[in-house]
Order: sequence, then structure tokens, then C-alpha cells
Amino acid sequence: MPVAQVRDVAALAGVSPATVSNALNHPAKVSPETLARIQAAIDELGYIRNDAARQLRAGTNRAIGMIVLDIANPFFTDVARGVEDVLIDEQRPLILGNSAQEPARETTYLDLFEQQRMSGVLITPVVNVIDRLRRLRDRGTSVVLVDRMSRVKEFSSVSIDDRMGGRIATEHLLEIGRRRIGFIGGPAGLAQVKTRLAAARKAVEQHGSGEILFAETDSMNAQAGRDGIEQLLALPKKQRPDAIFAANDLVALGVLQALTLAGVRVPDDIAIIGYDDIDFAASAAIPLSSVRQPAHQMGSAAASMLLDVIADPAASTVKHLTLKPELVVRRSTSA
Amino acid sequence: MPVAQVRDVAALAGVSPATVSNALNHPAKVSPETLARIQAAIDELGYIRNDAARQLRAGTNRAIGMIVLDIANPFFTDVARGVEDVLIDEQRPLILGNSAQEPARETTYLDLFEQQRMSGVLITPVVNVIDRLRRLRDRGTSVVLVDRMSRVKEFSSVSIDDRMGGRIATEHLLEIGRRRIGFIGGPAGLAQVKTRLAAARKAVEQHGSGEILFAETDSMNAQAGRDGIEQLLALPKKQRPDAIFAANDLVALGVLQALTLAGVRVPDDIAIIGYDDIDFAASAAIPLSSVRQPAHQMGSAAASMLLDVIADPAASTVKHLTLKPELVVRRSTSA
DNA sequence: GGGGGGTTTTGAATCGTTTTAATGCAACCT
DNA sequence: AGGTTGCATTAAAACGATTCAAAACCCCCC
Repeated sequence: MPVAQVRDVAALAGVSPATVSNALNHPAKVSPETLARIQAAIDELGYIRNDAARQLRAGTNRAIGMIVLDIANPFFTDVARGVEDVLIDEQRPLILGNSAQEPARETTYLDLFEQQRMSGVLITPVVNVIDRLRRLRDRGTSVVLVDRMSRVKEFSSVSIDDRMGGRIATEHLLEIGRRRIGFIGGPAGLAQVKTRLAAARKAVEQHGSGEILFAETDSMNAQAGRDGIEQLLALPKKQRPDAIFAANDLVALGVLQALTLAGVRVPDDIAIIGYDDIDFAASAAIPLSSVRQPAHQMGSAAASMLLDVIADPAASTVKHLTLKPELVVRRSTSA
Repeated sequence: MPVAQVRDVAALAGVSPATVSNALNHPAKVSPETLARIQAAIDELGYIRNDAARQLRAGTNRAIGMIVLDIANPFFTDVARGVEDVLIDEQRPLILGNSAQEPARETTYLDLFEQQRMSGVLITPVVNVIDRLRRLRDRGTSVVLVDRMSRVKEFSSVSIDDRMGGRIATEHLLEIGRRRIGFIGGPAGLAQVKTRLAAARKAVEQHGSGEILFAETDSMNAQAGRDGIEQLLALPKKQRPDAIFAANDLVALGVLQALTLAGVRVPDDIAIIGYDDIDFAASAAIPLSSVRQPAHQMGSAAASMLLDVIADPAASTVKHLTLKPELVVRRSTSA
């Protein structure tokens, strides 16, 4: 038994396929009685439209694609939920891809989105993909950058001020009297890492005393935190840090675990501050100080912005929204 | 400038569109020289195939859809990553939908997957959707249930033994001398909740002493944990629980926070055991005992199973793989 | 009764790819 | 030489919806 198509629905309702299509896509054009008859026929046959055919003819896919850096990081799932909450009201499906910070995966998803002729894409890029994004845009797919300002200012973006975040975290550590600050995160090329690290260095410089020790990692999870702190603990005692600025909370939690295991007292011997303020930061063994980012808000703002661009791609005013992070002090830096 | 199509590629390479299509889909059928010429043309034009057209003609979408209960729960993102790791090798995109335990959202995603004629769907259902799944299957979409055994045994599934999990958690609490066990989770209709709760009740019964107090919540996050424990603390002192069995770790962490805030000592006054053993359980303020579930493994097993079904839907042997959970004892139940 | 204006419905063309069956061509066998 | 085999290529017919221009219909007024 083949599945029902518009023509079957049309036959059952006693109208032409064109009318069925109108009923589905432009209900205002169809008289109420006909509409009801068609709806009845649809229900009876269990008709589900073939989206490939629809898309081919209509030339547009309603779905929105999103590529996040790390689906295992609650920060990004918060962002994704912010996006979802906006899109669900618009009846637009969200296709969520996880690049896991791997350029190859990122490319795979970009290919996919391009093949699917998505109407819009939200992306937190791993590497420089401006040319890919440009091509997407030329093909009619709108693009908004998330948590990353385009250097070339060519695409709209929503981001959170990483410079400020890096500064307030570092100033806080300096204020509580720490001078040798270990920065753990990576890879160094990642925009978020680069900016936060640079801001930390600048803060130290302006303060006039102190030092940043950079332990680069190849990803940003708890394991990376454990690896990073190991590097720093391997230093001669005199050179060891008295505070850690972790590039995100997952890393910070890894650091905390490793330090506890090694018998290092937190915050007495080494203070720790994380980044993101994910829910788990507050409930950690030693509640974690962090730089809170309005993740959910960033997600919904990005989604709204994308919908605006989709609605009118010609209105070529590129917008950049920058949200502010906020210092949250907990026990891991209270000394 | 309109985007390049097969016919443009064909013209540039001096062949027919059919040959280009063959080059793309059945490279063995095309001579090496022609292949090279076509590839060159594709690169030169930056040709990206229109997937809607491909799908319409080929009748099949390579993508796999997945619907999870809660994207904010690390357990499910672990499962998703297990799935992803298998699919990426097969060059199959994964479309991830979050039902957030809301039937309406679940339906929205099922509609979407049906419209898209997905080749396969992985789902952890919120409510009974057997008829929807049956329809999907009849339309040619393979289905595998995740973390949920189909009562009707009609679909293959991969799950983790919830009865055993509920039992070992409860027995552990009984062994450390607790008798009044509060079970927090919900909604009560959710299969995982139902099974774990039933197993807990049975364990108490077999033990001959003890009691289960069920505090039902409408979701399974930290907030639910705080709400649930509030219900139980409102009981007259004599009737209050001396242990909590939380239906998952997020709930357990919420309970832990609320108890700490209320000045209740954990585990002395009330012991807590969670479920899932997400990474954050170990690094909680008071490290959380839990029932470890092999999430990543379940994901990859489910994906492999789905690929098998897709490869040969006729081979009608429905398979059920049940993985075993494992008790992990930490400080929250050590007394 | 004919004409005008507005709404509703429809026939036919179309979206861009894959597929099928057929063709062309060269080499090989007897 | 004639016939066969096999490979590479192609023309043309799908796939299932949407769209557009045109037809049909309705109601009302002159």
C-alpha cells in the first residue's frame, strides 16, 4: 500500500490537488467548507506531506541549522534551548549539530546545511569558515554568529563580552591577593580562549604585578582540566600558580578534582575561577566561582536575530549584540 | 547568478547530467578519466547538490532523527554522542530533537521526521506513541527505541535494566540501615520512573521492613529535586525520610542543594542516591552515590542496531539489548 | 438578462535530481 | 566476418509537491 499523496487527498475531498496545496499553505485562499472537507480527507488518509517535494518546488527549507562547539557542555545546551524556545513558536525545526571542536565535523555539518538549502544557520565556529558562510549566504541561507563576533563584521552576531569576562575574573584573583595565575584552556586558536587569555594578560599588566602561566589544552572538558593542572603542578615549587583561571567550568571542575586528589587545598593553596557559571558550578564539592554568561538569553537573541534576517535578507544592516558577563564569587576564591 | 546545477556541471565536463549523477552516486560505473573531469567541473563551479531533489527522486533521506527526553541532562548528551560517533563514520547526519518531556514537542518532531522521510529514528518516548512509530515504519522509516523497551516487543530496542537499577539502589539504602526512603521523580507515567519506583517498592517488600514515600514531580531537573524534597520535609518529623532515591542525578543534585540550605546533614540525617552517574555526580559538594548507566555505549549500540535494521528492514528479527547498570557508592550514602 | 467585481478553484508547468532502459562502441571469440 | 559480450554513456521519464495564469462561479446591480 503506497502512502497517500496530495492527489489522493484531492480525490477523496472532491477537489483538485492545487486546492489541497492551497489549503495547506494559504488557507485564507480556500473557502471554509472546502477547507473542512480537505482536512477530513487528510485525517482519514493519514496524509503527511513529502517535504522533499515541497522543498524542491518551493525552493526553501523552513529548518534552521545550528552548530555548537560541544554538546556535552551545559553552556551550549542552554544556548540551544534558548534558540529552541524561540523557534518552536515559529514552527521551525532546529537541526542541532555538534562540531565537538573538530574542524572536520564542522565542515560536514556545513556541507549538510548547504545541501539542504537551510533557511538559516547559527554557528559558533571552530576555525575560520568565513568563506563557507559567505557562500551559504549567497545561496540564500541567512547566517548569524553565536558567541563570536565576526572580525570582518560581515555577519550579524550575538556574543558575550569575553574581554570583559577575562578582565573581571583576573582582577578578582588579583584582588584576593593572587599573583601567579594559571590559565588553562585551548586550543589557543579558539576565539573564546584567545580573547579571555589576552584580557587576563592585559589585566595583570595594568595591575602592575602578577603573571599569567598558560597551560594549553586541546579541548575544553574535565579531562583537559586534569591535564592542564598537571602541567602546572609539574613546575618547580616556586613557580607554581596560586590561582587558576579556567577557560570554562568543565575545565575548572576537572582542575578541582585533580587538586583535591593531589591534596592541594582550594582555595587556600590555589584558588579557582571558572567561566560560564553552568548549573553544576554552584553544586561542586567546593562551590566554584565563575563568570556567568547569559546563555539562554544569547540563544533566544540569536534566534530572533536570525528570523529577522531571514524575513528580510536585503535589509543589510549587520547587527552585533554584545551581552555582559557577570562575576559570581563562591568558595573556590574566597580566602 | 543562479547556483550551479548538475546540468551546468555536465556541460562544463562535456558529459550528460546522468553521468554526473552516476559519478556522484555510483562512482564505479564511471571511467576514471570522466570522473576526474567531472570532479574538476564540480570544484570549479562550487556545485553543491540540492538534497531536496535528490531525496524526492531517490525516495530516501540519509539522515537519522533522534528524540531525547532532555537535552540539558548530561546523560542524554552522552547517549547522543554515542550515536553520533557511530553515524559520523557512515556519513549520516544526525538530527537531534529535544522533547523536553513534553508530548507536544515530541509530536512536532515525529511529524517533522515523517515529513522528511527519514531513513531511521531513535526515540526515548515521553508518552505512548506506538501507533505513530508503526506508521513511520510502514512508511519505510526504521525505528529503534532507546532506554525503553517496547511493551509490545514490536520494535528493536536498547535499554538499561531499570528494574535492576531500582533494586540495587534501594537495597543499598536498606543495607546502610535506612528504612524510610523518599523516591523523587516524575511524571509518574514516564516509563523510567515507573519501573525504578516499582523495583524500589519490591525491594523494600522483599526486605521485609522499610517504606517508600513517593514525591511526584512534573519534570526531572534540579528544580524538581528542590520541589520534591520540600514536599517530603513538610511531613511531620516522625514520617520524614532518612534516605532519598532520586530518579536521576539532576534531581539528586537539587535535593542535595535544598538539604544543605535547610541545614540537614547528608548523609547523616538523610542519605541520597541518584541515578545515571553523570560526570557531575562525582564532583558534587557531597560526592553523590549513583546508579551508573553506560550511556555512551547505549547510544552507539542503538545506532548500530538502527543501521542494521535500515540495511535490511525485512530481516524481521526484533532485537532487545539490555545493558546492566552498576552501583557507585560515594559519600552521600556512606554512614 | 447582461455585465462587472470579487472570490474560489483548477490545469499545466515546474522545481533539480536519479533511474531505467537503451545506445554506442570496442574488444573478443569462433 | 559476424556475432557476442561488456562497459561507458545518455535520453527521457519519473519523484510529489507548489505556483501561476486562467477559468469558473457567485452575487449584485443596472
